[in-house]
Amino acid sequence: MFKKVVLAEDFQGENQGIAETLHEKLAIEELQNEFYCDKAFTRLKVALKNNEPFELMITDLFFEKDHVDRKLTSGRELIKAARAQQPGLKIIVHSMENNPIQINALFKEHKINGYVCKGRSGMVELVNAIHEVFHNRTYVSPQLNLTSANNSVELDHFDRAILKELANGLTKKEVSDKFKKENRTPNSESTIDKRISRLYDEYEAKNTTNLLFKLAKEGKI
Amino acid sequence: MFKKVVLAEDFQGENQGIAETLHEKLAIEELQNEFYCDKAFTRLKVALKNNEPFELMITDLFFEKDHVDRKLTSGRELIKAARAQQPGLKIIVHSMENNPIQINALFKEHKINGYVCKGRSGMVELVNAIHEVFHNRTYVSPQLNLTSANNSVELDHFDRAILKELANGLTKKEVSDKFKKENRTPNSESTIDKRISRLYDEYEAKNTTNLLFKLAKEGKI
DNA sequence: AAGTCTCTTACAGAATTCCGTAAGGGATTG
DNA sequence: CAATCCCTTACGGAATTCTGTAAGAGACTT
Repeated sequence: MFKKVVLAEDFQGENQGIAETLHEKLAIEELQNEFYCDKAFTRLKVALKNNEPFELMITDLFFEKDHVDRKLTSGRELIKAARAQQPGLKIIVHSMENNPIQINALFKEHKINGYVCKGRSGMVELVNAIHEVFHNRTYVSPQLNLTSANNSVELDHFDRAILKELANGLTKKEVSDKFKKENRTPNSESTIDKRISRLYDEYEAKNTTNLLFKLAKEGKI
Repeated sequence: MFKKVVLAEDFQGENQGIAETLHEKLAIEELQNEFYCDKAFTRLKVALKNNEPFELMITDLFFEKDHVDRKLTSGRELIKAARAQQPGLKIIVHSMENNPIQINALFKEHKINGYVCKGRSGMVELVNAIHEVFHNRTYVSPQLNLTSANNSVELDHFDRAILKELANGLTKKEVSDKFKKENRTPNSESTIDKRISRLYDEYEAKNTTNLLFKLAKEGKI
């Protein structure tokens, strides 16, 4: 079983519960639990420098902002930084996120090894996930259906820029004017119109209101 | 200190962390931790019938749906039922909710005794809250500013019904037609129009898209 | 009873959205 | 090189949104 594990989880209750589980159910020898991404990353770095690297990182995705300055502000950033530094590190994400698109991206882009949903059986699943990952397999919470979300199209930079302004209540003409004034291109009202129409198709939205609402609910914007 | 405490929290990690804290920091003699509202309510009922009522309930607000049938589906419903049955019960809510309006409503409508945000200092705060509530005072997480949110207007049933349909992409005319077909009143396009315009003022929105986006982001719909 | 307030409804006009057609330019391909 | 595809842009028309004005009905006050 893993000997050195680092945990990044900002909820004190959750953090404590995980720590207890790891001690009692898995007899992890060295568990470092942190409440900030930066601190967890520092632990990884120092351990690597001392030639005693961590074997597994368990991390949340969302970290609440508080008075402390942060460089890494999300689990995603922490994962990216950790991967770059220590490619062999095993990573399990433990979060409330249940959007298959987001989770799929973590597996694809950052090669995470496991994903566990917070929930009624979160600790049972976490223990299973750790066992699986230890044996070089991946683990995904059974309630998630990752394969079904692949057909969805991602938003590019231009899409996001338009959507942001629409969300703020600008009309298409106003968006066009703003882009022109800021020398952003493309910027014609017509092109903006076309882009939005394409998004209607892609997200099966009936109008702008419906589109923005759907995307907001899916956490895409 | 409290002797009999019931805990309703569906996240296994949180649940475990809280239980550990209550044992170690407060030496609670009898802690009943439950993962479903209905189970927690049954505990309260049985204890009351046996003339050994619980003194304190700690509950979350959101409970994930799963295969188990539920009567009480949220912390709010649990609190309401518990209050009706046992008016003297002390209640502390421990949740991610950080919308002052929602939290204020809990204090006003259900006379909860404390509110603790899940977060980095959740367990420290929870211990403080329990002390305060034990001495018949109320406790609110310091990061919340409950007074500043009073000027915001709540959405009534009619507002919500309209907004729901708009979010689904219906036009105002279609909403009007739907309400007429379902014999819901008021239902004229004009009245629906007026309502939405009023919401523009109240939420400082510029158009329907902006309004729905804002409300979605605030978690109101 | 008269005045005031709010809610519902109708109507109308200017602005905006939505969707189609069309033209030109750049990249790719056979 | 021609054909094709995709992106950008322009334009027009029907539908919808947004914002006024106005009238009637019910509740409340004085």
